[in-house]
Amino acid sequence: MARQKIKIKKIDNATARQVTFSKRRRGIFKKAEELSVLCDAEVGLVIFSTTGKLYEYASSSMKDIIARYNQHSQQLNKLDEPLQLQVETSVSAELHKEVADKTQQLRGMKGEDFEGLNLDGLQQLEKKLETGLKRVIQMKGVKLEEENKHLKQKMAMFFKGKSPILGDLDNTMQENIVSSESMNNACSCNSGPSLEHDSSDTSLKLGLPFP
Amino acid sequence: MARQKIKIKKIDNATARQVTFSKRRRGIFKKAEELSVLCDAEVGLVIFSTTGKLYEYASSSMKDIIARYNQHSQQLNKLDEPLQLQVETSVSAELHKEVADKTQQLRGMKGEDFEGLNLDGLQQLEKKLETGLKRVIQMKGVKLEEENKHLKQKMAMFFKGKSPILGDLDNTMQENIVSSESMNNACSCNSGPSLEHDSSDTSLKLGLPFP
DNA sequence: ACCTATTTATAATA
DNA sequence: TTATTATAAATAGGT
Repeated sequence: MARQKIKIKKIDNATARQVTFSKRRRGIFKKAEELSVLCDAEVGLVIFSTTGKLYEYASSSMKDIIARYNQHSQQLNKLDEPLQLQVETSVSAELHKEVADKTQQLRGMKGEDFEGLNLDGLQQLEKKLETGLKRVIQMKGVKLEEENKHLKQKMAMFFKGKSPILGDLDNTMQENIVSSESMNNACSCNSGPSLEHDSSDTSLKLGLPFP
Repeated sequence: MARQKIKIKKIDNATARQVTFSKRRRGIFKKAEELSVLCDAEVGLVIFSTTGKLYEYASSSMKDIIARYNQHSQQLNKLDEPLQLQVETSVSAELHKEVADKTQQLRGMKGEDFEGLNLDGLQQLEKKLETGLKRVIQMKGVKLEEENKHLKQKMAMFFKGKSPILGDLDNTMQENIVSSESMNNACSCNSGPSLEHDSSDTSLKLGLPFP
């Protein structure tokens, strides 16, 4: 396919054949990988050179691919196969489908793929995301509340045990602690850097001499 | 490799993916055959499409090739146990794990289960949901825009062809049509019944005698 | 290995 | 799906 067009027949010269083998082997492996990635296909490629050396490519694992291949070619003569094997085969098929399905759902929720969704579908998806988001925000509130409670206890113990002079800081503190009520129904859906910096490191924000 | 260079990553559009799959499948099969003929190699190629369909090429017979492969890769199966069962079992296990994993992810995104998530995990989840939500809302805007364009065309044709007397209704209409600009970045995250009722049935809202 | 004139494969499009 | 065609890729023959 280059300087000159060639006939597709066995290359006589052994050296030339080896060179072509190397080049084309790399080429076809690349094609195999591209196909698997571009089209989300499972690809297995096995090549034995004239000298008997094995070269292989598998998008997943050759073991899986051969297994899956056997499943398919087995559909034909399943009448005399043990029932057990049939059952496992169909289970595998279902699992494959299930994985594909859930993968698609996840892509949808991440907004990566709206394939096959009409306006109604989008509405439903939006609703789901809103619900999920609300719950996450709520749960964040709960966690913060817990954390704050613990901190309060720690503080109380610290000041009680150490320095009664600073005892009234206890009240000042309460204003810095995030109110869980205002959190639970908050919506940080749009704009701004969200709550990225006021969460798990609450203890730091208090600016007190904790290690 | 043609009109435009493409990135080697999964093609989002399902139709385009299918087309590319067909073309490239033919391409790689041709390459496989050429390699086997030119270089006198034994070649086996197995491809599963996303839909689970099997495509195969074998320079000799797939059975032979797989047998030879198994010899080479030292994956000699125990004689007392059919290879198929061994492999299938491990595949099933992996699939089960994959399904469980994705199920958990989905539950997380739906806000149904925060097992094992700390505050940081929740923050990340929130971010994901927000991103997904934004994209969904955006896509909704795009779809609405398309729909409106079609409706406008329909209306234009309707009035032009039918009754020039009602020609000025054409303008009134435009006010009822949702502006896509105001949709694209809108956030309907909190409060209110969302946009549940102003979407796919736009044609109904126009109150015009369409079937 | 590297080079490059050609042949092929193929992405976008109709 | 099939056909077309402008481009990107692959590669045959040389160095």
